[in-house]
Amino acid sequence: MYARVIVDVAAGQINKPFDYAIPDELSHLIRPGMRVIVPFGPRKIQGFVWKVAESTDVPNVKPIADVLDPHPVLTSELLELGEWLAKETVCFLITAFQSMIPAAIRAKSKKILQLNSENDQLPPVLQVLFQGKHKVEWDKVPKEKGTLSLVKQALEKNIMEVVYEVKDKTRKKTIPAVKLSREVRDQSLLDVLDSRAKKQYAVLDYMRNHSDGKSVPIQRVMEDLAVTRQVIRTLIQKNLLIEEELESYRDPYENREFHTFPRPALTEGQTNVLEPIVQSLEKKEHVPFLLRGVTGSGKTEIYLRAIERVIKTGKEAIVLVPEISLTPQMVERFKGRFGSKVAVLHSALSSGEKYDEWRKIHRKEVQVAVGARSAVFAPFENLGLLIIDEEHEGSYKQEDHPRYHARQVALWRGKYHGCPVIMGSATPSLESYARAKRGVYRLLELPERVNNTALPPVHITDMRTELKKGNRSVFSEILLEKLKDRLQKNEQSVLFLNRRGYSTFIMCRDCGYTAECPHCEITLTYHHNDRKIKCHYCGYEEILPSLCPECHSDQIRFFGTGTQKVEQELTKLLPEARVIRMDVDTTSRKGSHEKLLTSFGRGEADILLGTQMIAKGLDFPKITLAGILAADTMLHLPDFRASERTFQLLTQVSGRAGRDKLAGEVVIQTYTPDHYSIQYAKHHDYEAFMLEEMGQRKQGGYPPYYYLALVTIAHEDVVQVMKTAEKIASYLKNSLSPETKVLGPTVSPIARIKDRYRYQCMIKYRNEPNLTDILNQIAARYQKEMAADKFFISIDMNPQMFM
DNA sequence: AGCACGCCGACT
DNA sequence: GTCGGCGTGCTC
Repeated sequence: MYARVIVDVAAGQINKPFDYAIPDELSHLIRPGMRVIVPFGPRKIQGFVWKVAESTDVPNVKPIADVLDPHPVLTSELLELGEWLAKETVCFLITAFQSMIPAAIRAKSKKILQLNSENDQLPPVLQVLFQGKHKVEWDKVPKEKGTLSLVKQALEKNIMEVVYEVKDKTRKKTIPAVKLSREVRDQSLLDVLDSRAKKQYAVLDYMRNHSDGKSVPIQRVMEDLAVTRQVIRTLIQKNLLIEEELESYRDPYENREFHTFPRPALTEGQTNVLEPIVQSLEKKEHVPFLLRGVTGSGKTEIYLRAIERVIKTGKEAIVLVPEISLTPQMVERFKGRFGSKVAVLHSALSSGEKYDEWRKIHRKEVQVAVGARSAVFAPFENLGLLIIDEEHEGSYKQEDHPRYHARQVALWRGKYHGCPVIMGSATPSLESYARAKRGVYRLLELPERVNNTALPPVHITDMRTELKKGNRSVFSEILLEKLKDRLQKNEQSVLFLNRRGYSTFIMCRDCGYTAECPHCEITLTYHHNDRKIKCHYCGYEEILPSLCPECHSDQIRFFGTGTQKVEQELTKLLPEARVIRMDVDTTSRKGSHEKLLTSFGRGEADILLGTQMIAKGLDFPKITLAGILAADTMLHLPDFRASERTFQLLTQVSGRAGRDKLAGEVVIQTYTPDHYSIQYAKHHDYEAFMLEEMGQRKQGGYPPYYYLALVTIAHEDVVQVMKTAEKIASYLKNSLSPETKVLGPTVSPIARIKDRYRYQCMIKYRNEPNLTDILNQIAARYQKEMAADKFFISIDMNPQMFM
């Protein structure tokens, strides 16, 4: 028997299965989807069994060295999905597979120097290196000529050798447990125990009544019965109890209690929306639903009800949520309803915790997976429903390989399992909305808020007139007034500062010098906590200069409104206000995000000031004012989705105010008050916005009228990049249909990153069935050049960002 | 991606 | 002579 293995090397020439002989003793164990260790050239590496075959054409097959899994980590569905994903997103098979399993079990091999004889045979330099140890990691060996040649000599003399250890970082946590032995199960306890052994009797009796023949953690027995370990040990020695190691999970939520909320009665609107979903569940039909419900219309309750149905039929459900709205509040709603049937996967968990949550899914111990983007790969085999909340969110697109969109994967899996997919949002992406209008998706709408509260009125203030009035603060008069008003009434406010595309940079007031990264064409960003200026693309950093490097003036200042700066101004203007600031700096520590929110929820602050992370999911009854400090910061980004994103964001933030009994209000500060994205957001008019935006897209030839693919070419030498980019562009033009537009090559919005000049070609197409094949060809063709010449070609299907 | 192998200039 | 620089080709 032979195994076709996809080996853990991400390179063009390796992007194919390699055949290995399956040793007889493993032949009945090995199945597709398992991780194995295989010899590859001089080293040993990890791989995934792709297929098992009777024969092979390869003349000298080597045997598989080891098997890492008792059960496949990739189901046959996921193997198939990986193949599709690799083709569709133009990436290597192994890259697709690795992204489907938790990081903790992803391949990691180590090169190690191992001593064959006594330490004293080594030259002194190496003796120091080994320090009496038997093994030394290759990474720890100084990479200088002298040491390296000594190592080489020692290797030739066979004093030591190179070994490769493939690390399975998996550390499963186990706890001691006991179960009843066979003989006690069907005998009277009095027959096996001395009548004086009261405690032992209690233990056995407890086990009989509670354990159902399964093992129980020793700790729990001790606590429940108030007995000592000695009692249990005696029973084990008497062979009445059997000792076992029970696998335990690092449960990130173990010390939390989840309130079981009463199931709220559905509104009429909700009932109507749920109906077709339930129907398609029952018919086991793959129907993509687009659920558009205004903020506060109770979309989550729809999800919960649909999941209830799915669980009842013994099937499983995946719920995708954008990373930033995977808040404790959200988790609580799912845990509260489904308890231990839920696994939660998000980035705040340690890799061990993530692995444990994943394992609950793998072992079929849960039926619901709630998580961010990568949770779409949850290894369920009997899926009954997939849900994508906040469907329009850009974070569903992964920005590095494989560049997949979770929505695309969810739809694939829905089709595979013949089950519905619900895409929910208050502001569906234009692409999805257009599909719903065309009948590709089924449109469901919840136009009203659950408690029938009106959507909050929105005031727009023109910051230009504020400036003319002499107001140079970040707050307009009207916003400041309303903030004061809320303080008086003891109500809460949220202030949103959009920092995307708008960061703090330093500039000299005398000569206009701004600090730029020496390796990338991008301004350096000022970081307050360590007083450094940093490049967000390559990590370059330098200490904040006190004098301008150009003109030596001391008038060098930082610009751009950061949350810290707003906070400072806020305490100056409203000294009595209690402010909680939420941004990367204050929420980087584990759990701090949650702490700040609960504190705000308890009313320990009046104003919550924050970035993206406060735009969603906040649901506090006392918030009656939402302020957006600079609505147009991302309107001017070189991105055709800029208007759409602005509209979505304004709508989301507005939705934070007045969700309960108290009426809410919104203030939007902007320099472009007449822009249609701002005007339609003011009137909560999604349809009108989309209509206008559709017109813009049609004119510009953008989605949903055209699909996009972006090819970026980078190289240290400008001339080389231009030449190659030109070549690729003309190749594309020749091989694609005449209706397809190939734009460029043009200079990338960020012209240089890490000393490489960047050019890009944009492909706009409608129907191009061979496009992925052609792009895969290009990727393969330039692979060698990429490796050799430091060339860099990246291909992004349906890009979300154009940098 | 690694790594060996092989060819060529520089230096003990 | 041999050490070490880098270009080339292979990995079941």
